[in-house]
Amino acid sequence: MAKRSTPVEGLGEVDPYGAIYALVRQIPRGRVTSYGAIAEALGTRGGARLVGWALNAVPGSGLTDVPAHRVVNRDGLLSGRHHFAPPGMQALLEAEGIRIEDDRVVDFERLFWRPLDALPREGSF
DNA sequence: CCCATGACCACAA
DNA sequence: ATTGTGGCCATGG
Repeated sequence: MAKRSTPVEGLGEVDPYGAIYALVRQIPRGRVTSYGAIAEALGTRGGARLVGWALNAVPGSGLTDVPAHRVVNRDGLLSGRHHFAPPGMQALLEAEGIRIEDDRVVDFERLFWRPLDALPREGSF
């Protein structure tokens, strides 16, 4: 059972981890994003590491809806490839039409998906 | 409680 | 361009 390992008691109703999962879950197929982008979108610019930790806690939590393989570092490198189970992070990305070369996303900037694009924009300006 | 590590990022030299 | 250090938050020893 989920022992609600959400160490955010001080934040009240806000769940950084949940927010991360929510954002990653919104990542369209064939797109990728970076940890820093998510962290920044959540307001935790320096919390990029938390994103990695949150994703690390994805498996085993039933969060299969979280395509962590679409999350790479700011360099488009598959830093978390070592933490993925078979067939592997690269295979998952390639299955979505993303090309990987030398553990790096090809046209990363072009496939880059901005979390801010999914955030509620009430005025856009 | 203090220290070290981690799927990171940004800045300074 | 490359290397080093600091910052950030959480977890484990």
